[in-house]
Amino acid sequence: MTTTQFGKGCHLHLIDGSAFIFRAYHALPPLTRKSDGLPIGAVSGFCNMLQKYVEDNAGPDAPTHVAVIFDKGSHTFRNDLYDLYKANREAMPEDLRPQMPLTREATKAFNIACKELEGYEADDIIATLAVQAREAGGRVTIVSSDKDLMQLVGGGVEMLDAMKNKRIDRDGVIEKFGVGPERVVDVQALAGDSVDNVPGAPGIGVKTAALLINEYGDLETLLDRAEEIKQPKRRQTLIDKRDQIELSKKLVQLDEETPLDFTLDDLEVKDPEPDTLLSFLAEMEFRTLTKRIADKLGAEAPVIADAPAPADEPEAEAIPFDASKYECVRYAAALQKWIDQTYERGWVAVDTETTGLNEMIANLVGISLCVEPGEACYIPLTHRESATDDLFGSDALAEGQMPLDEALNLLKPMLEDPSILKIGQNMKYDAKIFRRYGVDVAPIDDTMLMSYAMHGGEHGHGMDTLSERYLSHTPIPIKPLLGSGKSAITFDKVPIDEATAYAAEDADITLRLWKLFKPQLHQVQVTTVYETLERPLVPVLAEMEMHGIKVDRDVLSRMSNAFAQKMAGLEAEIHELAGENFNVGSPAQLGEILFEKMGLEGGKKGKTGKYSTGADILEDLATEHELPRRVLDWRQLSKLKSTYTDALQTHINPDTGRVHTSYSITGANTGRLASTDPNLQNIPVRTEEGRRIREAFIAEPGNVLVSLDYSQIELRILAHIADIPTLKQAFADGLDIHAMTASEMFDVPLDEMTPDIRRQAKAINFGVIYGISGFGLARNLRIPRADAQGFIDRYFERFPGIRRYMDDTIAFAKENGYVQTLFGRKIHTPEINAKGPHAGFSRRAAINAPIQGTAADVIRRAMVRMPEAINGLSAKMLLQVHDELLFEVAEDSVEQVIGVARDIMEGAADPAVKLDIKLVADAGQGANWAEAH
DNA sequence: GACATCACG
DNA sequence: GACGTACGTGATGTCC
Repeated sequence: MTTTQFGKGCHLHLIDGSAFIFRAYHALPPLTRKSDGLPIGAVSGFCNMLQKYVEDNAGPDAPTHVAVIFDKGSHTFRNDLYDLYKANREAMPEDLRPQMPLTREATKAFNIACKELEGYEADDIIATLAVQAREAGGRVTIVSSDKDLMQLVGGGVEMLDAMKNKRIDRDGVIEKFGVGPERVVDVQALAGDSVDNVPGAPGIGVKTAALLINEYGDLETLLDRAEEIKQPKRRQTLIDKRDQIELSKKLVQLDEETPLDFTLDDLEVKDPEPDTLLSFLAEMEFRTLTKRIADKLGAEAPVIADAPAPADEPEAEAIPFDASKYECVRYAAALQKWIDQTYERGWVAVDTETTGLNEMIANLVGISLCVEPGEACYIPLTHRESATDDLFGSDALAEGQMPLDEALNLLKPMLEDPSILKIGQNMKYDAKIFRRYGVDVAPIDDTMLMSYAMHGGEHGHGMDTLSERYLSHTPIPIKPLLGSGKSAITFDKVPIDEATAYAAEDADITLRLWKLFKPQLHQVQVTTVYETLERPLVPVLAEMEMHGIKVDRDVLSRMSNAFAQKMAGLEAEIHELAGENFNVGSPAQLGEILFEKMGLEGGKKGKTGKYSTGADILEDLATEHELPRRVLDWRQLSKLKSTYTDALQTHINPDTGRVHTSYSITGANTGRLASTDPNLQNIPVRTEEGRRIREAFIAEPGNVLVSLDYSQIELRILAHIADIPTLKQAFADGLDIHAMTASEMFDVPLDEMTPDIRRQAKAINFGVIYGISGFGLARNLRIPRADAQGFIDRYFERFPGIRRYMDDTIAFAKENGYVQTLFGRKIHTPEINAKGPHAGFSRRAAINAPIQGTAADVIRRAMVRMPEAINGLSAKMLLQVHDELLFEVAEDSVEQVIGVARDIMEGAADPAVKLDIKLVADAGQGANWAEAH
């Protein structure tokens, strides 16, 4: 290798190592080394980023010299200047600390110069090297997006944001700070920095600072001529706080003369030594990366000791689907053979056929089993004489079936045997059916949940989808068997031979999917997610759903009648006001009346060319006209009546007298549950009239309903994930978080807070969780868009970590095609790289998913632990409403249950994730849900 | 069955 | 630089 003197034609890359580590740590779930549990998530991310950097910078513009620069020690000369410098920084997370030396080792393993200096920040070393290189006539690229480094840009020095692959030159700096690089420190001195706790001038942000600097030339001139400033408050601040501003400048000014014990020539680019690099990666047990880099280097990947055994190659093609091979089991001896086969293997795929989709009502018709691909059977149990054979609709049992009791007696020991794994597709359904026949199926695996853990966000997880996608096989459709509409029959009327082909195939498909998915779970690193957040929920939800909640039919019925009366009155008034009779429930007809007959403002909107008559539009019109208000009132009543007071009555189970919802584990992409038939997660609460519906949800005599809900869980999680010291502190102090935000943003002291300012801050807080946009906030707050954008800008100024979180999250999604929760749940974002308006949706969803998803994981963990915790307390968990759990509790156990449940909920993240904020659950109780909530 | 609307977190 | 836009759900009634 030739050694050249650093000079003209040379190109130095300076990588901000701490930024890499920080990003890697927060972008990845807490991975540990498999062999000994050493935390290595950040090291893993760091190595991936280094590798990506190397690959991205191999072209003609490749650097000649490169170094990764780290911070060393927590005390620097800046702390001597100002003891509060970076004082609001959180302590380094426990699981990150041991990874710090490993990142240095990693850098050296890549054969990249690794530099740090006690008592100096990485930024100072970078500054010194950049200046040296510039003076020697070379080019410099600083690989970082840290704005503190922007003062170095210019004269051959550029910055590169590695995540966004965006270069920042002089113009980029001007765009960010409103001034050139040479004046950046002046602007920073005035604006201050809440992240580093640089005080600056109170009330002056970047925008104002740039304005002032541009007007007066530089900071010193500005301060000398501060008396000339017109705005009295600003003038006084600059005069009073001169010392503080000058101190701030010293804090943000980088030291370009750090005493280095090496020269630029020592930083010459060197190729990695394959042995050194690969053995380091292998030692860390990074399987994928080791292999990838070995391929790149043309070397052999070292064997990683603990590597999982190579998965059996799935031979789906080798065994074609053949319905004619499925056995119809009609006798005990034949069934026993299948059970024996199950015991030989230790697992079996199981599927039930029933008379309907509602597990609380449907009856068992038959059971299918599968032990090997292609080897499946169907056990018909309660098929009736088929309709075509018996025109008179007899419901006599068809011939050639085992008695139900006999079959269940044979199967029950196997289905309950802890050594036999029962595999299903949506096992909650089958488990509930079996439970009603006295069989507790356990343990289980569920291919639907496996797919959800691995492919959440990519596609649905129904059997048809999975079979087509992963087995290239289209299952026998159920439609031709059952028919549709009025002539539809239930499965017990399907002829047994047809039923055998259909039902056995389902078990066959399930088993094949399981064989395919099981090893993949590990490869995709979602085994823990599947085993702690998905699978254990099945028995918990099954129990909740089967227990149901008591609903007072009379209360609902009376409300329905009252609503009907009021609606009739409103309808008459509406017709009167409109001057004609029309269907108030038809948005199309209402649009005609409002916008054509009455000639009101508000144009066409929908894709279908119809007038839009949503609540917000009518709300605006209601200030001028009576009719829209009446329609709004009518609609509210109509909604309450049709969706709740009427519909809920039909969901009261005649046997139990209770309402049994069904939770979909895979329904929501983020990890939330979805509730259907009926949806008990959207029972009204926001309006007084609606909330009264909750009075119909009651406890049995001697019991009360107890509700515990997480307080601000998503904002707390945001504060943790985005690492916002101010927000975390506010939660620690138990402050009103929206008022705190308002105070911080609008410079209003907490004791002068008005409800309106707080309301605006609250909307912004929620907006942030949803991936805020100026337009959306403007519409929500009904304020001009520019004002909303101003709020958002200000928010990002006050909480710069939020912006960083959003940028990092989107960058991660674009690179990986998914985002992750703190617990490792992957939410795929297949549209994230799409062009056009779709991209906006996708970006906001990506920003929201880790927050909403982490909250969903937290309550899932609480639910999984809850049954054991409240065991013996005569309490039942009934419902989950995203951040709330509702229990039915014996009166004398209430306080005890609240204590236990609260502990479980507040500690639900432990020990997997150490949150910087505490989780808080508020409790309520009462005779009905309205009182308990 | 698509669409609009509106209930919840 | 324009484009549309808050995130995640389910149930209902119209209308084709």
